[in-house]
Amino acid sequence: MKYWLFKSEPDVFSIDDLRARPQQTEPWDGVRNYQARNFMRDEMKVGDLGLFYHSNCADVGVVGVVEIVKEAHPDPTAFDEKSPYYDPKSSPDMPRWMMVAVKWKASFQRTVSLAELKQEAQLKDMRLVQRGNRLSVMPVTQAEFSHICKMAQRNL
DNA sequence: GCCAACGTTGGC
DNA sequence: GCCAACGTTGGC
Repeated sequence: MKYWLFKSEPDVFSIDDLRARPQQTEPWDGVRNYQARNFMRDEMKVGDLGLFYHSNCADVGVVGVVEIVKEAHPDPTAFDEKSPYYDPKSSPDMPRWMMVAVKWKASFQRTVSLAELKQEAQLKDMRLVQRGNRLSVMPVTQAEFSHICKMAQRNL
């Protein structure tokens, strides 16, 4: 079993949006980066857990946990000319982009902010806290995952 | 809104 | 196959 981190802009799709969905489940569509796609396509399995991260907002940080409930399959938004994620180079015959489906597992009592993450010696190797990181889907180690869940329970 | 860092594109 | 130009991401 593996552990992951999913970034989302809460103005577009937040953890509360996920929680409000039918079955509290949503396809993670719109990923248009090869490295992120490869993680989803090649490595994610049903039952893996992911951290839900809010990016590009006033309150940047990890806000909860999701579970992978469906393995990689073609992302239909790539075929939809009206979608902001449309990619003419992807077709149902030769799908270029994949997505998994995630289910809400838990919302933290508080946001574990990026600034806090950067201060943790145990997390110094995370891609998330390193310079210029732009990956929207990335692996985290089990130790990092547990550590961040523990941080969420700290009283500040 | 700014801007640094990054990934992708396309000319050669 | 190189690399400059460009568009995007994302923290601040």
